[in-house]
Amino acid sequence: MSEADAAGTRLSRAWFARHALEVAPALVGVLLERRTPEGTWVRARIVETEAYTGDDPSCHAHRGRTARNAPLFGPPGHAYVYRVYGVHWCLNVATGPDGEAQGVLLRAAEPLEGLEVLRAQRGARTRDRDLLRGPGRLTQALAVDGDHTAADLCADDPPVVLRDDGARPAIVRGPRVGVSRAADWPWRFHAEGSRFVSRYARSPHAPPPGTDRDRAPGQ
DNA sequence: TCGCTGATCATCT
DNA sequence: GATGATCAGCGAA
Repeated sequence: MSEADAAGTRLSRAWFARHALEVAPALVGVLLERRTPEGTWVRARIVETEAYTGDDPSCHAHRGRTARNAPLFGPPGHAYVYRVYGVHWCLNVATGPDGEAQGVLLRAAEPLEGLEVLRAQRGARTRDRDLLRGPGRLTQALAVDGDHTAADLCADDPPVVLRDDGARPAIVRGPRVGVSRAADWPWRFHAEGSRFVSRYARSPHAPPPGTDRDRAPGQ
C-alpha cells in the first residue's frame, strides 16, 4: 500500500492548535505511519497518549524554555523527541497556540502493517503485543530519535505521518504513568479494552495517592 | 501477570 | 552531582 492509497485525512496544524487535553484523547484511534528507507510503509493505530502543559509540574517546560524543550512551545504539529533515563526516546507532538508550552506524548500503538519492519527494529523474538507498547518501544520500533525533534509533522514529507481514518474507539481516562509530580492528574487517555496499552506503573518517586498539593486545573 | 532491579546519559541545578 | 514522561529480564505466584 502506498501513501496515496491510505484512507483518511492527515491531521492539520489547525487540528493540533487546540489544548493538549483536547488533542490527547482525539489522538487515540489515529493512524501513525512511517515510511521505511526502502519505501514501504509501517502503520499502527495510536491506543494511548498523555497530555502535558507548561502549568503542569511534571512537564519539561514547567520551569520555562530551554534548548531541549523549545519544540514544546510550538508551532503546533511539531515533534518534540527527548531522551529518557539515558536509554530511550519519547515522541511528543506540540499542541496549543504557538508560543505556549503544550504537548501530547504518544505512549503506545497497535501495529497494523509492516510488522516485519517493526520486528527488525525491536528484535525478531518480540511479541506483536510488545512491538509498540510503551513510549520507548514505540520510538525504537519506528526508528524515531533525537534527530527528529522539532520536525514539522504537518509538512509535505514528515518523518511520521498522522492520519484520521474515522476510527473512534471508546476512551478511558486516568492518571499518567511514571511521573513523579502531579501523578494523580487524569491526563492519560487510552483505548478501552486494548491489549496494546502499556501497563500502568506509578512512579516510585511519586507521593502517595491523593496527597498531591496541586490539583489538575479546571478538570 | 506482577514486582523488583540495574542500565545509562542528557539536561539542569 | 542528582535526576528521570523507561525497559528487559528475572523469579514468584
